[in-house]
Amino acid sequence: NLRTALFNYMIARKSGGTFILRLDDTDPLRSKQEYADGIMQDLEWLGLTWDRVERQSARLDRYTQAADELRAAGRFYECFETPVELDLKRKKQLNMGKPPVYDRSALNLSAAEVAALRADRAGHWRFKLDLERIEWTDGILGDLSLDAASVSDPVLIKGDGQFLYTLASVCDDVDYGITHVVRGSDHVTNTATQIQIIKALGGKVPTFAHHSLLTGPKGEALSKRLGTLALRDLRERGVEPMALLSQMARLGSSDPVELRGSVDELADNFDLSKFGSAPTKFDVEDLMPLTAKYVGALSFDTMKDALSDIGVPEAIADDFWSVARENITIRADVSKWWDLCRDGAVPLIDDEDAEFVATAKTLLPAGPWTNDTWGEWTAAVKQATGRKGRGLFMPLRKALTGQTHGPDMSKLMPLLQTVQL
RNA sequence: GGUCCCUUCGUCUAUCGGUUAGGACGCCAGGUUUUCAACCUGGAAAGAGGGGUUCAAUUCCCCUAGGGACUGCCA
Repeated sequence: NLRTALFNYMIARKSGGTFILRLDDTDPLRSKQEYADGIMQDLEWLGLTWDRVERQSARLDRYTQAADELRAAGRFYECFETPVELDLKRKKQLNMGKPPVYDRSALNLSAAEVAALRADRAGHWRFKLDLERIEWTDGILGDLSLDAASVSDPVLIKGDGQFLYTLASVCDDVDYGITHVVRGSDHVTNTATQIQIIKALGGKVPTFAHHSLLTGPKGEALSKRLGTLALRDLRERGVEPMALLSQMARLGSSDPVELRGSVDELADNFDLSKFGSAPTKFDVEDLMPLTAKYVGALSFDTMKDALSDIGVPEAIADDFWSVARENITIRADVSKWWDLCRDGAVPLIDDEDAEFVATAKTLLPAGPWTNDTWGEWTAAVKQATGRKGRGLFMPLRKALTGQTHGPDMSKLMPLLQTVQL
C-alpha cells in the first residue's frame, strides 16, 4: 500500500498534479475514523502530504445519479440471488469444469417475477458488460487485453443499497478528472471492467499502470508476513522514513536503490517505465543499511534532544555524536555507546593477549584524556612490547570497549567517563 | 477449473536477432589507513527446460515446468 501511495505521490508531484487522499468509506460498518486517522498518521510519518481529502461517504447522491445513468443506458440490471445461491452456482460451474462467471439469469426474469422477488427481498444491481475483448495499454505492463466473457458482471449496488468500491471509485475518477491510475497488479482484472463502466458514464479513460506485487525474500506472498511488516512495526524497529521511501521508490526498477534525502529528490528520477512486471522480492533487512546511512548523516542539532534525554552531558554531546553516528544502525543505538562511555565495558581479553594488556594497563595515562591520548598510549605500548599494527591496536580496543568494532579510538578515548580495565 | 501477467548473476535489473550478456546492491580477494569503519582496485556470479523459425535466438513462435494475481452483494 505504501508503495502504491508513494508512486502516486511522486507522479503527482513530478507532473505538477494533485495528490488526493480518497477514503473509500462507503461501508459504515467497516469505516471508522480511527482507521482513517491511522492512514493519515502513516502518511504523515512518511512525509507524503496530500492536497485534499475526499470521502466517498459524502458523495452518495452522486453515486445514485451515476446508477440512474447506467440504468437509463440499459447497462444496469437487478438480481435477486442470495449469496448462498451464488456460491452454489459457482461451485456447480466449477464442478462441470466451467469458469465461475455469473450466468445472467436475472436478465431472463419477467416483470411479474421481478415484482414478486422484490416483495420478498432486496435486489442487488449488476453492470452489464459488453462481451467484447477489452484492450488497453498499461504504463508498466504494456498492451493488455481481457475477454469480458471471462468475468462476471460486477455488482455495483448491494442488496442493502450500499454502493460498492467499483462504482464509487470509477465515478470519482471521472468527476475528479483523474489522469493516472497507478495501483498493484492485483487490480488488472478490475481495470478491464472499470474501463467499460467509465465509458458507459461518458468519462475519459485514464492512463492505467499496474505495478508488480512484492513478495517475501523467498517469493512467498507478502500477506503471510504482514503481521511484522506493518508501517507501525517498521517505525518501531527504528526504520527511517527516507530509508523506506528510497527502497520502495526504486525496488523493482532498473534504477539502483540509493538513499535519497527527500521524496522530491526521489520523484525527480522516478520513471514508471523503468519498472519490471515480474513479482519483486522484498527483504525488510535491506532497510537497515539504508537506515544506518541516513542516521549516520543526521546533524548534531537533530540529535541534540535525544542525546540529552539519555544523559549525555551537553559539554561533550557534540563530540560524542560525531563518534557514535557512524557506528549505529538506528537512532536508539546511541544509548549503547553512551552506556559504554559512561560505565565502561567489561574488557575482552584473549588468553594470548593477557600479558600484553597487563603491560599496556600500566602505561595507561592518567586522565583527563584528550584526542592525543590514544596515540601517546599506543606509542608507549608499542615501544614496551614491540607489537605493531593490528596486533597492537585490536587487543587494546577490545580491552577498552569489549568489542572488535567501533569508533575511532583516538576520538572515543576522551569520551570514556569510566574504564573497567 | 478459467482468465491475466511473469521467468537473465544471491537480489533488483539492462539487452528492442549478431554483445567478451552490462550495471547496482551483496559477496570474495588485494590495496590504502598506526586501530574499527570508510575508501580504491580486482574477482567469482545469470539467460527455467524442450521444441521450432532463422545464416544467427537471452531476444520471435509453440509446449512443459515454475512463480504471482484475479475468479466476492471486499477493496
